[in-house]
Amino acid sequence: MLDIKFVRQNADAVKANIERKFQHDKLGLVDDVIALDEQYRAALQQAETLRAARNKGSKEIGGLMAQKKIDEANAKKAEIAAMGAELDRLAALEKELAAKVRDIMLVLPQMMDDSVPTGRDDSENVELARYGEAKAPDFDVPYHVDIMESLCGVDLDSARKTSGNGFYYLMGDVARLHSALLSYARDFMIERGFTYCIPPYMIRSSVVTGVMSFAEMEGMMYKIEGEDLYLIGTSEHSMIGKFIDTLNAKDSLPQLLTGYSPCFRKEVGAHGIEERGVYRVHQFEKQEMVVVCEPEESMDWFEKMLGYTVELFESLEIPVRTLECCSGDLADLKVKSVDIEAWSPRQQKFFEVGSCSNLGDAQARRLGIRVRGHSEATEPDRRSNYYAHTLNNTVVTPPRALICLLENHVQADGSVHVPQVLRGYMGNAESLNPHRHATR
RNA sequence: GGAAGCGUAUCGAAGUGGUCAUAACGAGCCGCACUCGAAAUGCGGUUGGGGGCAACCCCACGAGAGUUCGAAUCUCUCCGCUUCCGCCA
Repeated sequence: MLDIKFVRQNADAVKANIERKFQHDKLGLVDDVIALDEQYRAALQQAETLRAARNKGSKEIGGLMAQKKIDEANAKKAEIAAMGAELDRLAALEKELAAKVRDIMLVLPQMMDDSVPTGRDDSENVELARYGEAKAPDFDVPYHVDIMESLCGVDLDSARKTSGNGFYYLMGDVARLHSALLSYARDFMIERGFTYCIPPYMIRSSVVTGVMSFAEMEGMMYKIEGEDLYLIGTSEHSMIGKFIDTLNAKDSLPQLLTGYSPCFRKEVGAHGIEERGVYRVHQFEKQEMVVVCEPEESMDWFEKMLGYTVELFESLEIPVRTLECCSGDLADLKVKSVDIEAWSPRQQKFFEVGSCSNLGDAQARRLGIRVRGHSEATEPDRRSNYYAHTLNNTVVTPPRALICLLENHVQADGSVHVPQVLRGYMGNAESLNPHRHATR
């Protein structure tokens, strides 16, 4: 969400930004919103003038009543009451215009960073770098569900029975590996100065609509029947929700949080074989990072956060690449975004395991996340409080993260190599071996 | 879940229909004075949002709606907190 004042003063830049995102149908909205805003301010001024007159008159009535000048007071009352209709009309107009302006402002995309490459859709995203050696072994890498089954580590049949498609039972070593991954990721982030946070797994609709549109909410979020509560689709929602309508002290920034939570998503629609198994599921778990910082620091944090994820995957001995979202694929609220993709030796391609985003002040403006700004000396142009910048990035999301872990570490004999960093969480096991015993 | 009470600035708290919300009073914080320095003391400052070239004006007393010329104050709904009871890890 942009600042209406910014739009007013930089209409051309706002339009150019929209064009670069190939959202030509929104171009007209810029002039529309500027015109509506002008009408709004005109109505506002009229209404305020009338309110000022009413307030003044009402005070006089108080004075007259105190002096027992009842007749004069009654005359004044009638005079003010007569304004009522016009005031109601202006108040309604003011409200209507403000809503119209806001509706458009919610749709106008955030100003992208200059570094965002221009492109229509995800096919034009730009690979930035590769880490690790993306190679295909000289044996056929099995489907991830098969690897898990060979370890007696997954039971999808029972899950379909109890909960339906998109759910899973993880068992034994695979379940432990799942927890190990999360525990390792948690400690990895704590070591880098982040505060571990377990947020609420259900949030109110007012919080949800703060971070996504109503349509998106309906398509993604599970609602608790009879309550104004939704199961979170990502801990980002409840973690950033922590800061809604806050005025933060400068010295409280940056806020560095690493959150753990289960995530629940409807994921409507059919998907291909590679999206089945435990790839696209209704319930998964995620270690997330969220940063709230000073505006001038957000790009530095963006680079750092991206670096952390790359470092994490490198330590897990999983080849990854970073893929920059081009202008047309970049979500409207984002200033810049880079996906982290892990190598799938089975598919011989990379697939998304995380996404690092700088939302600039867009989310902060929408949610009212501000910084108390008193340092006029050092920041002369910043005379009042201002919006913070917010960022978020995935650390890991098992069970999807298990797919790349298993595919990259499965050996020709079917055993699975356990990366050094996870062994402490796996009873010091160096590898997991296929075995047969009843799982039920 | 039942009953009662409460929600006002950074914190505590007064205000129960007007002429005290730049909100009494107390504390904190910032500045100045006194001091070799500090403490103590004294003086001054210290909510947020919006409109306007400006003067200045509007809005906000948990949120929303209502009554009224006028609402922190009265009514209703919702949210939160506290205490007691019940229930349950």
